[in-house]
Amino acid sequence: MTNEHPGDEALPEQIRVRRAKRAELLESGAEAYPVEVHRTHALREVRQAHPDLPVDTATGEQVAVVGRVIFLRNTGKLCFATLREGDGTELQAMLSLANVGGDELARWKLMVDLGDHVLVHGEVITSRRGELSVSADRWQMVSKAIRPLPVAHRELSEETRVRQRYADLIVRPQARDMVRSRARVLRTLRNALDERGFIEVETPMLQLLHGGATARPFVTRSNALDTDLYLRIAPELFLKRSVVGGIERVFELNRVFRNEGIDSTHSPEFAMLEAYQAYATYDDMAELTQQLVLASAHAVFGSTVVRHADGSEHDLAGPWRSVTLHEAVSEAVGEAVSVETPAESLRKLAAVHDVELKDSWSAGEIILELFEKLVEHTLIKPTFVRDYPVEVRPLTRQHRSDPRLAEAWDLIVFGTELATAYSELVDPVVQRERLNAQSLLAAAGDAEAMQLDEDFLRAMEYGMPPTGGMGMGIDRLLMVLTGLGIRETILFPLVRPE
RNA sequence: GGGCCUCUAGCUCAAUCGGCAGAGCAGCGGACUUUUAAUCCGCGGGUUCGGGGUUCGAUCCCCCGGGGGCCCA
Repeated sequence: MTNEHPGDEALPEQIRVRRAKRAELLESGAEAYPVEVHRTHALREVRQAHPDLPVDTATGEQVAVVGRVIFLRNTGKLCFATLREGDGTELQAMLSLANVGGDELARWKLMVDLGDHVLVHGEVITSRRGELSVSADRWQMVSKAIRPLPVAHRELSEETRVRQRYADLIVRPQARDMVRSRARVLRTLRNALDERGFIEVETPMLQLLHGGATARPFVTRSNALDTDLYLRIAPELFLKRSVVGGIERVFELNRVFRNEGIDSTHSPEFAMLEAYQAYATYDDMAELTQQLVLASAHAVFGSTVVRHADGSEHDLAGPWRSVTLHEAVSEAVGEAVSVETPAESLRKLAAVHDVELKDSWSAGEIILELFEKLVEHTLIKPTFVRDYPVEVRPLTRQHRSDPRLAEAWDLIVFGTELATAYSELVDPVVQRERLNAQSLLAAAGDAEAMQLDEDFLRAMEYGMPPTGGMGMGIDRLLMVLTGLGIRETILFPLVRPE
């Protein structure tokens, strides 16, 4: 321990001052950071015990409370401080000359800054203005803050909020709310899946091969195996192995990693729910997904009506609309298109609507582009968009009624994709053909293409029951519920080094 | 990857045409026994993101680099 700070001259004035106060506390024989504090009540408990005392009441009840000082109002012989504890509960402390004595009052005024944690012991009373308070007969420093608190009355700049989330949490109630909302949603999803007989598993995050989605992976290195490893881009292939093994309802709710862009809707690591249910189809997964989303809304708002940060309210209650991809595009272009529509006709439509296409694209790829450019951002209410052309969903089972289509849907809410589901491809021969094609792309330099996973194919060859699979971005779900950006839903998002 | 905006005191932000860099909160000193972002008087606090250039003089104009944001691909 040291009270000498050779570099002090270089520090901002306010930090120098607070360091000096810390040193003075220690030199006076007091503690600045006691190992243990003897509090009798949480602030919340004091508030709950005295919900509505009349003005200027003395209860006779003695308590010792602890909290961070967030406001200070020091007058000559009577000082007020507002304390706050972790759940956001605030309580006033009063220190009067009559009750704590001149020395202790002077020491309080000299030593206590905004941001310090303090203990206040005394009687529960109300002030003449009716504010519930602890009137101190003694006080103690619990943790001396040597860095000044940001201004509590204005929000931090967006950058500081993300870089110093701890400071954001101190000054901004909505930041604290988000942490709790997120936890509530995770708990709700787990409970809802558990109630429906799903088993939560943890599958490898470090993988020898990357697959289960098309995305660029992060690469790392195993010294023991002397080989490169990939951080998973999806848990899909392991969850399917679980289904093969007889875990017929299985889910994983955890992080995946994608080595791609970082912006207001994309984070390189994000939480994803994937759920697989044997003997279910993509229709069953739609039903499940709707229930999970509505349960999450209830967990946060107690209702299917979500309130966004901008004050707008949106009722997510069902039934949710379900359209085929071709129907959705037909509506947008004002002309019926189907899986039969030749690429040349679609190209003309694209030209009319100023949608740029690549020359190499097939009819299916053009339809998808038309959807993404013309329709997706217009779908505000929850909408299942289903039955994609097989060439844009190469890993999905072909449609039972039309082999040119795949049994797949995307759930679109507020103009962005929230979840996706398939009737999974379980034919090991077709699966091998499709993965072979992917691995050829990978070998040809497509960094997003999947590698050939022989072990996965071996599992499939043992026989996988018909299965519905669903994936949902948890950060996206929080964004849908709150209307905030992804960096607000993640407690400590990745930021460039300062 | 391209375009636009932005970076100034601990925090949030000003600064006219290129002319001594300011405010609120926070801090320091003083007054105040009922405050609620307390009030009143006084004081201190700056590598204006970094580097270079133009200029008698640059927070301001130009170039290079960095951080952040928005839009587009």
